[in-house]
Amino acid sequence: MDMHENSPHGDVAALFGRLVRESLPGRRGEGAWRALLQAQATLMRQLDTDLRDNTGLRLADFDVLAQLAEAGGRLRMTDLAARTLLSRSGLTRRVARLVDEGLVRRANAPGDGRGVVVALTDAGVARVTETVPVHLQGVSKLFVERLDDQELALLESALRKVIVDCTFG
Amino acid sequence: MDMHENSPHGDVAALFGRLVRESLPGRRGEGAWRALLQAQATLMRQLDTDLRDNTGLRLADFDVLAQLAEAGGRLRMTDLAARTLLSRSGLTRRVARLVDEGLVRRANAPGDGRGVVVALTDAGVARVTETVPVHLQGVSKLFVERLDDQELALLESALRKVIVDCTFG
DNA sequence: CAGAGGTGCTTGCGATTGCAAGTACCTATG
DNA sequence: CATAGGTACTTGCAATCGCAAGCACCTCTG
Repeated sequence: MDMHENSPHGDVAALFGRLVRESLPGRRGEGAWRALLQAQATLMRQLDTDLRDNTGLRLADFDVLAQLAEAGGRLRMTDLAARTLLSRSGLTRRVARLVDEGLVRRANAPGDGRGVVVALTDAGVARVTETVPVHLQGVSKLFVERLDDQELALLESALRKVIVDCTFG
Repeated sequence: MDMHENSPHGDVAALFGRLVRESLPGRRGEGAWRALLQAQATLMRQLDTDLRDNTGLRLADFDVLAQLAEAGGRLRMTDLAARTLLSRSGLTRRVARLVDEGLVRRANAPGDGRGVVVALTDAGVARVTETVPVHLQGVSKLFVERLDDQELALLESALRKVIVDCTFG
């Protein structure tokens, strides 16, 4: 019998479902995987637009400033790239933009003529100081508050297990 | 006392930590949040490069084909954009590329002169059919296999709670 | 059935990205 | 101390993205 679903080939959805069940027995993990994709995509998007609207800083730039602040104010380019999950070339340009805005300063690394140290300027410290609460309130409202302690603990331990050790850039 | 950490201002890291504790009491949820960011970023990156290497298809393109397959082979542009978490303009261009590759076909929507229906071609069905197992094996190896049933269930239910309802594009 | 406003999609544009190649510097070897 | 090879970072390039504006079509109202 042909099920006139889609003229030439049979029921594509059924074929697709069969393939999924072959690779993921019982479709195990499929729901969790989809939830991960959707949660991350929508959360990041919402946080980015909220942060932009409320502080004028995009999330990616804030991340650079926050990583610097957490590290005491200064980091080597390569370290900073690793922490921000950014490629090194991507970081070069991002830092250049932040330098233009006066939030960050570049200096030669002491004892290594190749290296560059990125440091927060006073303006950068001020900016990150006023931005952190806004960002974390977003994280709190959209993420932390919606989960209880047990869920947060399990989420953390489970997600840690699936972090891939891959270098970026 | 001044702690010569960073010439003009005091200890930025301590200030930063204080701000975090103020917005996230007890730093509750911080670990889970970081694990989410890192897991998603590294997983997606690894899956994309693996899929590229093994099938020549980039993950974003595969996602379009897979969504089409799951929906029975054809979808309206707007529906497809929503499912792939892509902006509508982004989808327009992505579909154009897939049309060039012969994996997908465009047609006018019946009964609505504005609408466009995207449909898998036979080549597209073949391509997605051979790619699905490769992709799902990656998902399985990097994600599903590393977690037990309980973890997967809790991950799914927890992540569903933090999905934001925001339109893309 | 005319016109206002909404919807579906595409295009102009500016911004951003990663890769690969290039430059500058460091270090180990003989 | 010369040179080969590695590391740190930057830049040329081509690709991609989202926003905002634009176009075409639909639908509701009077």
